[in-house]
Order: sequence, then structure tokens, then C-alpha cells
Amino acid sequence: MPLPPRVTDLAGFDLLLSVAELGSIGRAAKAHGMSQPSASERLRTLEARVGVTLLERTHRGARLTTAGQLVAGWAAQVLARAADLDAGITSLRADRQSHLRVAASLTVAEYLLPAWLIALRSVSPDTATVLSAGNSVHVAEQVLAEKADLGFVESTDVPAGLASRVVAHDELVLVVAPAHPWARRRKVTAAKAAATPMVSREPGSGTRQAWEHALGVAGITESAVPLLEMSSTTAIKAAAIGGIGPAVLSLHTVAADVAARTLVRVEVGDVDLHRALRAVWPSGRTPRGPASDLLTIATRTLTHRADRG
Amino acid sequence: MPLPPRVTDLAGFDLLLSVAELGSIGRAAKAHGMSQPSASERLRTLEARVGVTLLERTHRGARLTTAGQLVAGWAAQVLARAADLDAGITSLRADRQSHLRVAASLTVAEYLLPAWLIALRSVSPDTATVLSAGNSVHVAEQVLAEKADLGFVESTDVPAGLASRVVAHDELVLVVAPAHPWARRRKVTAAKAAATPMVSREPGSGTRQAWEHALGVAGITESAVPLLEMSSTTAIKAAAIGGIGPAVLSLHTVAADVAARTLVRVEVGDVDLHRALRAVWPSGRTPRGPASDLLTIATRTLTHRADRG
DNA sequence: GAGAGGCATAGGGACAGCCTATGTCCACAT
DNA sequence: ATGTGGACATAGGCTGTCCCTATGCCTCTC
Repeated sequence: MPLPPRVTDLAGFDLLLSVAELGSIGRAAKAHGMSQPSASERLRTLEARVGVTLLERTHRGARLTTAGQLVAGWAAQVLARAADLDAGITSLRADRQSHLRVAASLTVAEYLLPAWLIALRSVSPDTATVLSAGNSVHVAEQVLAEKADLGFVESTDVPAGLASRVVAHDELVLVVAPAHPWARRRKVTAAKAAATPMVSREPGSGTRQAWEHALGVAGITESAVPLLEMSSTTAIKAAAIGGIGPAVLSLHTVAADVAARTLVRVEVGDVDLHRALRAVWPSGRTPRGPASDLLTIATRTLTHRADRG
Repeated sequence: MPLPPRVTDLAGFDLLLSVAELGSIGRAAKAHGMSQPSASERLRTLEARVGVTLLERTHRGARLTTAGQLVAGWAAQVLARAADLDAGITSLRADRQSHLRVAASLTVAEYLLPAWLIALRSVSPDTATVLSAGNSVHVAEQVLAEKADLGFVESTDVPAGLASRVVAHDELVLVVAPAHPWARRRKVTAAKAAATPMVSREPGSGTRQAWEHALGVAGITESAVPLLEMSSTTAIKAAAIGGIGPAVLSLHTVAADVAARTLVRVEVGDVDLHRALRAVWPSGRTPRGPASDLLTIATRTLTHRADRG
């Protein structure tokens, strides 16, 4: 299901936020490196698409209407995630002149790193970061071979030769579509879950291994054959939402869907699905410079969350 | 500061997600109502902008590379917020044929309603919703005059004639730029905060009133003249991040910035800055139909959060 | 070895977006 | 009163992007 075209024009919303911030269309235009008439027209077409007047234009500038404030608030959320996306992309690019090399598991890279990188940029703006994503083994290799200055893994065991610090927590969760029978019960036994065919990641994936490992610890060694195997988290989510069947995914992956009730979380009895996310580095070589900054940022985020929990 | 143009093309990322989900460029193109060559070219220009190969093209379709999975994950976040934005816009439009009319304070409208509306759509897809946003008095008027079927307010006192239920919690927080002296101390007294000029909303705003009320309860009746008064939350955030001065804002507004450490939260001693967000409706007229569904959704979200807290 | 499915390339046309120049409106100062 | 400056709107013309149809190439399958 494609996104409605109404919200595809991020530049327009970005301009709207600048108007809110700077108080006039002309100044916003200058901030975006465009002429005042262009900005003016752009905002008018934005209003036309939205269908509501967003700006009150006066001879002394322009202010947001109530509806404009709402739209600006929603748009700010979109743009904040877009900034995350940009930070992530920047760290993926192969302009490998730079100094901070990070290796991370997919979960960390997807859900935590972008915000950290933005924070890092405000601490040391000139540090370019290169991100290499892979499974735990890959991360350990990179760090041990000193191809990465800092690594982030989600395994419970820290590979030999590496020192570590816990920077966040993750959890596997079982989710179903709201229409699924399990959505009402909100709890199933581990045995039942294991015996039920599900939508699943491919065998080698960290999520799948963690799930099978957790079941193994609980004494369950046989799982049903998956209903469907896919390599992309989004694809699995789409299948689960579409009602194909239950899925097991990282809490971070599905938090938004659970909050919005497009997916329902089902507790699984008697299985420990929790796992710590750790920063790792070669034993004895305490991170220095930007790597140390990034480690501090990651750790502080954790502390802060604990404050509020 | 305008958004980097690299991430402005939401349609391209949306297409990428469809490829991940459907397994081929051609099928994704069909899902988006465009021709296969167009989709193909679009993805190629996307890859060029990102600077990394995102897709592995084979004769049996196309799959995401590791980098592609990362980018898709980040993009999914952006698109999820964009869907919220779209839901909000839909509810603002004046196609007032519809049946569910909601009046809400700005905070609720900005941070909670979009997700609820998306959830509502999955329960009763044909219900169009009209949103009217304003302060608590406005919401009470709308609901009492039966111009709204359900209202959401953030006052501690429920206006006479209305029944209510708590659906969420909010909190005012004092934030400063990381470079500000208070960022290290992480705590100031209420008297000190009141005596310090800050970046502030205009006098009539709910946030400002709540702040002054909370100080009043603590016995502080005089506040310093604001450093700068602006009517938009984003403008205030931008000023605070820029280091103009401290600001007091809703927790929801600044949560992302605090997590990313672009703003630092400073505790304020001896003041109760907490406030409940309530759903309200005319006493004796228990909500029915879509209004009841929305109330259930809002309440469930709260329950679920409590589960995890 | 022929067919089918999937992606890439080529060429042409429509439309959106931008810029410069100019017009209009209103507040404020003289 | 009148002039001036700041701010937004309008007009006209150009450029570039995006999309579509048609076609080509490759590889697996039967």
C-alpha cells in the first residue's frame, strides 16, 4: 500500500517549519536557498493539498494558524525521522576517509545508531562515521581485526578478546494481527507458540536464532515449519498485519505498530526473550576520541531511560 | 536548517519498501500504479543519491542488500510518521459529511491522535473523522454544545457537565542546550527557574499557563520576563537548541530531542509538573459507535503502556 | 531450443518547479 | 498626508524531472 501522495512533499513541510521558526515566508525562503516567490507558491500548493489554511499572511510576515501548528507538529515528527535516515545513510556511504568506524548488529544499527550519530555530530561535527552492519560474528571479527573502532552486538555472550558494556535492552515479542484468535487471549504457552507455524526470518538471522535458542533453554527443541520465510523485517510485519500468521520480532521493530494497535503483542509463557545490547571493543584498548564520545552518548541514553522507567 | 535533499524523495523509499515486501521491482511498480521502467529508474536514482547499492537484482526478482535492509528500516520509520501526518490531515479537512467529530487540545492532537485514528481506521474503515483543535475551554464548549462527539483535554479540573476518563499522562519539562550551564547540574530550584528569563510560548497558551499555575501552587507568583515569546513549539525548540536560553515544553514535544541529546532535561525541584490527559463527553451520554471505539483505543494504549512501565 | 518472467535502455512528451521582474497592500515615520 | 520599506502575490518564460510505451537482453524452465 503506497503512501498517500499528499505527504510525499517533505520539502514543502520543511519550508512550513522554517516559516514557523522564522516568522516570514521570505526569511524561510532564504534559509532554504530559494526565492521568495517560489517559497510562496510552494506553500500555497501545500495548503491546497492539505485542504486547510495553514498560514495567516500579514504585511509583517506569516504565522501559523491552529491547523498549521498541528500540521507543523506532525510534520516535525516526520522530518526528525528523516534526519535519522539521513544520518544513517551518511554513515553507510563509502567515503572512507574518515576516522570513526562502527560495526553494529542490524537491530542496533536500525533503531539506536541514527539518533546517536546525530548527537555525536553535535559533539564533534567533523567526525565522519562509517557503519558496517552484520550479525554478531561479523561485528566481533571487524572489531578484533581493528577494522572497526567500536562494535555493537546483541548476543548474551561476549566473544573472547572483547571488553563490553551494556548500552540498551531488547526483547523478542510475539505479535499477531488484531483479528487473530490469540489477540484476545494475550498469552500463549511456549510449547503452543513453538508448535504453531509462523511468519519468520530466514534460518541464519539473529532474531530467528535467538528465538530458537530461548525455546531451547526452556526445553523445547522442535519448532513448527514456518508458514513463510522472508529476509526483510518490513515484509514480515506486512505479512503479520495482513493476517497471514503470528510473527516473532524485536520489540523495537514493532513498538509503533503495537501502540497503534495494528499488531497485538501476545505474551509467551516461561521463556526469557530478553537480550542485552552491548558495545564491544578490544580488551585493554579503551575507546578514545570519537569512539569514546559515541560510547558515552550510547550509555547516557540508557541511563536517561532508566531515570524515567 | 533545511532537510538534506537526499531524503526528500519519500516516494522512492516507499517503493523500496514495496520491493522488500513483494520481492520484485515489477510487482512493486504495479502496487504503486506505475510502469516497471519508471520504478526501475526511480530506484536507480535513489541508489545514486544514497550512494550505496540497495538492491540485488536477479532474474527472479530483486532483494535487499544488507545496506538496503538498513535503509529500508530507517525509511519505514519515516513513512510511519508520514502515515500519522496523513491521518491527521485527513481529520482536519472540512469534508464535514462525516460522523465522528473530535475536539482536542493541541498536545493530544499532536502526539496521540494520529496513531489512534490509524487504529480506528482498522476497526471501522469507513468512519471519517473531523478534528477541531484548541485549548481546554474550546474543547469543553464543543463537547457541551454537542458539536463534538468526544473531547480530549489536559486540565486537572474537568469542566462541569462533563464526564471523563484519564487516557494518558503528560509532563512539563525544562530543557536547555547541552552547552548551557544547567545541563551539567541537571537540577535547579523552582525559584531559580522562575527568576530566569526563558524562551516561552505566548501568555494565553496552555503550556505557559500550566507552568505558571504549577509555580503558583509552589508559592511562586512572579516570573522573569521571557527572553523571547513565540507561538510555535518548533520555533521554541529551535531557539532552545540554538542556545538562546532554557525553555519549558511538554515532555512529548521534546522526548526525541532529549533522547538524541540535542536538548538536556533539567529537573525542577518542588514543583508538580505532571498533568493527566483526559477524554471528556457530556455527563450521562456515554459515547456510542465510533466515539466509543476511539475511547477504547485511547484507553487501551494507556493500559498497554502501563504493562510495560 | 523456445517461452516466460524480470530488469534495463531509448525516445518523446507533459508538467511541475524555479527564477526575475513587477504589482499590491499596509504600517509607520516624517 | 504622503512617502518609504517590508512582505506577500502575480506574470511570463525556461529548465529539468518524471513518466509512459516499445523494445532489448538475460536466465531459468520445460
